[in-house]
Amino acid sequence: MNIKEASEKTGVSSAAIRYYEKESLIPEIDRTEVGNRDIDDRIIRRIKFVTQMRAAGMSIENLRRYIQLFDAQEDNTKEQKAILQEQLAVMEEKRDDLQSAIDHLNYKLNHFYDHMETTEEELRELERQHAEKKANQ
Amino acid sequence: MNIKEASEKTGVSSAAIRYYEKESLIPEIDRTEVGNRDIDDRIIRRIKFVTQMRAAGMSIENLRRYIQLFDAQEDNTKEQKAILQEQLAVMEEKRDDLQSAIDHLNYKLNHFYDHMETTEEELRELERQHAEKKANQ
DNA sequence: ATAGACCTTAATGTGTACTTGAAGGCAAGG
DNA sequence: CCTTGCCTTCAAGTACACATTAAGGTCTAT
Repeated sequence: MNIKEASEKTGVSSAAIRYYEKESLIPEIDRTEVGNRDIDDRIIRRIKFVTQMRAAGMSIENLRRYIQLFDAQEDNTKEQKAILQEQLAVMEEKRDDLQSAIDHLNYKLNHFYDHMETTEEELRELERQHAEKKANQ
Repeated sequence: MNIKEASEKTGVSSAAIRYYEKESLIPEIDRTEVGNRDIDDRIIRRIKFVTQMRAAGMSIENLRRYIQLFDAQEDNTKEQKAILQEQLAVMEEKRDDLQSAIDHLNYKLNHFYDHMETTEEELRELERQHAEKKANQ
């Protein structure tokens, strides 16, 4: 498939696919006789992996570090796992921060004070809800 | 309190606090006789609100839109709620994306294939887990 | 009164992650 | 033959969210 189809299939622009290839986030793509990229499903999956990690906030730089370990010959299983675990921790913290911001907004929507600062009252209530949630785990 | 204390209290750099003020993400800050910013707890709370929303991925531009409605005289309750709700939806989607990436990484860590592409098998498994989770809600 | 630590504004620089533009090649259709 | 529409590379531009630097003012202590 050509780069345009791949772009449509992944939702990633053609330029971004070229960029990912240049930055080694995806493997080198095979070419047709005239030099056009010929993209297969393996590449599509790699693009989707990049997209998902990017959406989760993993930087291009970290992704490259991780992917280079995969593409290396040696057995880097430990390092790979370490990077994944590190990234996992980052993502879980992000998710929790996000959840607390969601709780905050929900609280605002439900109470809707006429001034927007988080009041002490409000902070205590959020704290209370947080403690309650933890107790339920 | 001066800007440095405020910076330490919020974890936001002095430069960023000035920037937030300039961009109207926080109210105009009172000045001392010599023109230095004199920051009170109301401003601190506003800075923290900005920080939380920024961490949750709300752009400066959207934050400004929202905050300007608050600072306006008219009763913009509906619009304010609409913006919050819109932002809430964005954040919930983000959280879900993040969760699915977390699931994906956890799956990888538990199975650890020797090639990193998401296999069809793996995708089916993730789909299955997703369905199961939904059923449990 | 001189140092050192704080402050001010305004302009410019930085890093990230792309996007856009320029200049051109190849193949099909009218 | 020319246009359309895809592709290529390489370089330069863009948007965001600050960070840094320059050039100066003020306050406090020794």
